Amino acid sequence: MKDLCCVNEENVTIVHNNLPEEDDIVDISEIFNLLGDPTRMRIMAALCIKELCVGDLSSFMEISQSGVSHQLRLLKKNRIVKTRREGKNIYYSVEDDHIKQIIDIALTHIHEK
Amino acid sequence: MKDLCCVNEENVTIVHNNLPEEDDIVDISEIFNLLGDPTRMRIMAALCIKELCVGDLSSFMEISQSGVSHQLRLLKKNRIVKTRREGKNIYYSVEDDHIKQIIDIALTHIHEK
DNA sequence: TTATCACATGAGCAGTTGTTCATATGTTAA
DNA sequence: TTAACATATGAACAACTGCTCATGTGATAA
Repeated sequence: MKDLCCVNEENVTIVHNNLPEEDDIVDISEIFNLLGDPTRMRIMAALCIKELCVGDLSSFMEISQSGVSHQLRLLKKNRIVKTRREGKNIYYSVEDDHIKQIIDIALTHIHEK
Repeated sequence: MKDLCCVNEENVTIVHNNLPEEDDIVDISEIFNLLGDPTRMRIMAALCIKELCVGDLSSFMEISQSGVSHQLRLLKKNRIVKTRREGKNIYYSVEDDHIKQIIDIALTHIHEK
């Protein structure tokens, strides 16, 4: 395929020189990918309110305990959530404020206009 | 399947009553899903620096013009980017500051610690 | 008009992903 | 120890997604 399209060399160079590291781009796209599934976002929205254990989460979501556990594993692996053990239970909560901020801004975005 | 797991009724009720609307959860997960692909994030990172047309974008990404166009279509449909026509070219840019903020915070998040 | 450029779109396919089932691990209490 | 509970994990599969190819659409210039 010939892509002879418009190429503004100057702009392309500017962008190329100021783009974040490729690794960083991949890393943040992974974070967004994790937040980009309705099930996981439901989990995160819940954890933004209160720490919960797996059973709590699966009880008000239409997903098996196993399904919730699988998703929490992904979220934890990428430092989106953290855990705290208390006897037989493991309580999940949001890793830090960045995550909450990101979700808040996104909520603002969809509500405006 | 019996999920007799721990269910802290009180916590579940609190969360249930304070959870965002289901529609909102789905909507913001869609936004994150769009940002959650390396190719689209590369596009967004570029547009955060400067408005660009399709040809510009495909020239420094390892993707065909068609591929870029398909992704831009998705991004525009969900108000992540906006367009401006200038002659035969169509310039794409970031829709608003929310998107830039979200990306910035995510970058901060992965860099810390 | 016609030719060319810039971009959009539909089809098709390979690769990925979210879910459930079955089972394993680890903790607590008897 | 054994039983019961809470969570984790591996396998399997249907559904989804991002890519390319081929083609279509719309704007400009001759």
